[in-house]
Amino acid sequence: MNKPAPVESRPYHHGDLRRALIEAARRILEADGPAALSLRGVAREAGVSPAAPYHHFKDKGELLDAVAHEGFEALAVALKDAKSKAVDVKDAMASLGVAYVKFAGANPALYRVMSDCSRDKDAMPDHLHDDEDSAYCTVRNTLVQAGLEGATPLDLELATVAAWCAAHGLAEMSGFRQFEGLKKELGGEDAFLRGVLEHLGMFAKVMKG
Amino acid sequence: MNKPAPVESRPYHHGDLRRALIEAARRILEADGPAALSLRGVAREAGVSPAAPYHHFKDKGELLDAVAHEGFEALAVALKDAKSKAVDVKDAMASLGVAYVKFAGANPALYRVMSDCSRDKDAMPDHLHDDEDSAYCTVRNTLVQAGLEGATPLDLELATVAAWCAAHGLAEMSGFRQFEGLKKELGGEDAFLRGVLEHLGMFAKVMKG
DNA sequence: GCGCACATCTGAACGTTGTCAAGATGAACT
DNA sequence: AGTTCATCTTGACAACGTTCAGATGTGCGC
Repeated sequence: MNKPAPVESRPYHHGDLRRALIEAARRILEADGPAALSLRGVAREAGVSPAAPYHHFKDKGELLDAVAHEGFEALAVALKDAKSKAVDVKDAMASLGVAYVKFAGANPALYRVMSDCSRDKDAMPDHLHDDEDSAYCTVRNTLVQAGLEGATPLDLELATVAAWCAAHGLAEMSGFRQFEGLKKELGGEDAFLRGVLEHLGMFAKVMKG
Repeated sequence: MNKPAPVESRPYHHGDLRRALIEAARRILEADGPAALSLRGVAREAGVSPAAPYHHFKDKGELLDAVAHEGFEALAVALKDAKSKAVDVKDAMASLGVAYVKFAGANPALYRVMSDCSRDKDAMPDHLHDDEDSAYCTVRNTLVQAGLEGATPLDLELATVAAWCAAHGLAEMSGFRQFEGLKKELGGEDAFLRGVLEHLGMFAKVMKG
């Protein structure tokens, strides 16, 4: 047997089953959707017995957690990328929002696993919220740079949460067929997304007193 | 046998199994959460055999659709109620948002079934979107009354969608433990919700050019 | 009132799933 | 070499969604 040489203290029998399982899960996810993802199916796809995964994940849920974790990392990358491509600082915020929604649209099954895991734990992943260069901080920093220096820290935090919630809501609803007319009228999905995000202000302006 | 007399052309053997099944499902849902809801369990709770539901619903999914439908009706009632209780027209919009999120918080399992069904069909229920006094129209009308008469119809539509997305996003995320600090700092959940909704404007203001 | 047709419910079955316990297998360390 | 231990397999179990053949009762035409 010529295994690829145990570079780290990880591989044993299979090489790196944990990794293989996560990748098999992502493959099944994008191919057949979240409803078709079974632990047995993942094991089958990875070429091991149905009980093998239990030596790497305590649960089916823990496998999904791992998949979701990778999804959130990819999301953070997509957001950073979008911000770096923004034409100016006023555009950065909208770009972030659009990038968020488009990530969800491009990886619908993955995004669904991500949000399901979050809701099951009543929390977004901590690294996403706490780390210095987390997605959460990226949004907050962008808000500051775009002209919210005057705001109190509390304002800033609330605005960040507001932005995140709006992006998540739009991500889950932007595919609704009832919005097809609006998209056509505006000339595409991007215009629709930007339009909705911009009109959050109009909506918010009529509130409070 | 003294059945409650066939008021309509509905009841046969059981009386009204369809209704009984939906109620059994809602009972299980609120007691044990969405993950514990099985078709067999619902049948058991209703006192019938595991195959009985298939004469009233083609699928487990169709049962959930029916449950979700009732949920959306309850939501619409809650929104109307909140609007009628608003102190002034400027307060109505915020009240609607808070009512939406609090409905989700008060019926978490039901709300989850509702949004899962929506996502599976890539659509919100049509009656919620189209009917004259639907929740969607309630939001739009409120926007008009609160001072958006000048806006174009397109603006109005986009603002309505924006409001809905924001409410949905906040509904799904407001329970996250990462926000507990903010809630405490603001003195309660209501203040947190209102705060986030109001800061949607601050977030939106820094967008576009 | 009788019998027919049909909606409704039951019982048993099939394939699939998540999970577990007991044993086989092979790598690393002594 | 032999021991130890993580890893993987085999086989089993209960629960699930779903289907089908058959029992059961309801309403309708006669």
